[in-house]
Amino acid sequence: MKKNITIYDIAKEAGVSPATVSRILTGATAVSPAKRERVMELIEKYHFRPNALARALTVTQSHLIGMLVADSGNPYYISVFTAIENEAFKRGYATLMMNTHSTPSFEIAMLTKLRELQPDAIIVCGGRIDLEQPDPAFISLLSSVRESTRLIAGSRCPMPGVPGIAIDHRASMELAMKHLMGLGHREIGFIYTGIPYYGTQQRLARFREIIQERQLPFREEWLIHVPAYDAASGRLGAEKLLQCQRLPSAILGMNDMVSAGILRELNHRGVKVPEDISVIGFDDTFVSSITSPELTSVSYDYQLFASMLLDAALYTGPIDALPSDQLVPVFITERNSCRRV
Amino acid sequence: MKKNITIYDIAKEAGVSPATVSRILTGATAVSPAKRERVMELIEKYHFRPNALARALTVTQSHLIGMLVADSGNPYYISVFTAIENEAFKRGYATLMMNTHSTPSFEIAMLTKLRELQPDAIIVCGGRIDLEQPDPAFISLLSSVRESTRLIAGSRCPMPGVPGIAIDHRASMELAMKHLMGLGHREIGFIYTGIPYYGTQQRLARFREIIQERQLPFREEWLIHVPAYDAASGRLGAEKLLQCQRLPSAILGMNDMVSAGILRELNHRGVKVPEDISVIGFDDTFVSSITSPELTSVSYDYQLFASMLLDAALYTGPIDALPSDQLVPVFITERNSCRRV
DNA sequence: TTGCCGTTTGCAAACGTTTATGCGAAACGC
DNA sequence: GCGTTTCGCATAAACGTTTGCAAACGGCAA
Repeated sequence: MKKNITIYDIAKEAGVSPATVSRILTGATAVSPAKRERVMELIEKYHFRPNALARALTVTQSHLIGMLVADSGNPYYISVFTAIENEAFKRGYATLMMNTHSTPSFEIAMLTKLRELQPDAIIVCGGRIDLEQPDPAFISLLSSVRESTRLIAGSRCPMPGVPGIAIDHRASMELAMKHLMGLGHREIGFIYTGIPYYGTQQRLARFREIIQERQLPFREEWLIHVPAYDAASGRLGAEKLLQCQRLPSAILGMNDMVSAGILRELNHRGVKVPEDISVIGFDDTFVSSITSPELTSVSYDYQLFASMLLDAALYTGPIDALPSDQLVPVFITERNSCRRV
Repeated sequence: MKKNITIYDIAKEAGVSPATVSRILTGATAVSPAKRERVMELIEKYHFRPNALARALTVTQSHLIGMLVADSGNPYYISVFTAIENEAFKRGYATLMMNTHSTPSFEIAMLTKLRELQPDAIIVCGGRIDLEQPDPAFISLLSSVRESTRLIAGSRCPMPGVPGIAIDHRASMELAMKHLMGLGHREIGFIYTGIPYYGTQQRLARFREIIQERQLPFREEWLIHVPAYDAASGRLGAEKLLQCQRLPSAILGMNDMVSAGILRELNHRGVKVPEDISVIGFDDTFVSSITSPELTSVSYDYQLFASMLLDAALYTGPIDALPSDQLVPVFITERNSCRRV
């Protein structure tokens, strides 16, 4: 086991120096056709591939991208991760993904571990970096990491030297509201998750603003707080919703999972969607097409998002030349959970 | 940028040799308390962490686990990957995941790339390794990889020297059928995906066997073939189902996504589940709790699965001492998609 | 003081690459 | 035919660790 053949073995058998083999592998300089051929044959014969770790050590580039995601069970992060993994592979990079389960101590442990592996960049998606009041210990670690490794946030990021690329959450709320208003809805509720992440807050803030701006009739009971970004929370939220004195004609869920839960619970209680009430979601993950009815949801172009993140991650110029806050545009995908009133 | 501090920098500033710093880091030998303290302080001060790549090079152990999965958008693989990532982290390993999109050329390219990164083991989940007739080019690459890297299949594996750990697909079908029969069903259909993966075939084979053994009334039209493991295929399958001369009283979907599609389509066509027909799924991913009605599904203990895979991956003894085919036990999680008849 | 033993420590080689440097030979211009 | 340029290639140093070996050190018994 672990009897890896090396560039030396190839060189010896071909009767050339290791340097020549390396040159053939990297294609840096010309080598004579005769030797090239001889070496290539041996490479094929042994299925030889250079040790990427050793290479990384000399060229000080690992061609690894680290990712720290808050919850790899959440369809949103799955979409993001899958898109990044794709795009990175296309560009010749491998992806190291670690899942923090939104746990502060894991965030620190995993970032530490991730850094040891010398990725060329680390993309932090979700978690405390997006908090209104970030954890000082985490921030301190981040800024130390930033000294040696390019750091990118998949959200807005308050740290200098750490470009943030975020979904345009304000626009997403606008779009959802416009869509509903376009269908004639004026009484709209929102089942939201209130962890003080920036994105979340933005959605909530914009929701209230629009209610104001458009002078929509509104009742505080239509603004329902739930603990998590999952289906159970959606069900809980829907349960609370049904206790309202008066029902809104449409309800927004914080994300697809929450909205899926809402649909589930409403259905369970005999409330028909979209006949009795319209429901809309955010993120447009694969969840939106398996709910019943299928969920209208605010969408993002995950490939574009991934591509923006990687552009920033792999950008080699001075860090200040990178825009520090970019937004990913949003659009809406209509399915069957909203109706005209 | 990339001004990484090294063990040398620490050593110089502490007035000791690099070897001493290394010994403190690894805890291999005793070093005098005075020096230890001095060095530790500097390590804290600079947030120093040793370069894992360099370390891997000398100890010929990367503490990396490679994973090749067939489709990272499929909830089953997400569950598997998440479980492995978790368990690996607990054991001090990082995970490199690559997604082949079930594309043969990607399988080869990604396995090649993965191997370059010198993971201590590679776990191959799904894809051509599980085919009845595996692709010779892929097999040849696999057996070359096996020379230097421990290789584990997350399915049954026909290759010698590659232990396979698989869900017990035969038992899963048995369980699903027993459950339905226990509820009084005798007319049972199966919407299955017919790609000739071993697992798939096992489920189908067992299905037919049970029909025989139990002398269940059966019509060929109840065995419906669909192209993929997704919700669209489920809908397609349900559509075909409704064209049957006579409907079965229960229907199995190939996995949760297919079953979710079935539920969707039946609902759409006004067929009530479970009143008119019972539906059951496989894999018990998070999908089964967001469908309506919630889906009864055959479950696996993903943590156990991950743990078995890692035990095999990290096992350092002779390869022949490893059992070559282990099965992951299955159980059933009841929800609301089946009823007594 | 000497010798011995056990602990702590430094030196240097090794892991598998890439790449700067320089050298010999071939090719060129005259 | 002779300098001069070009080309192909080998040598060796470097990347940042770990670790075998041997030397230094300190304590203690003789």
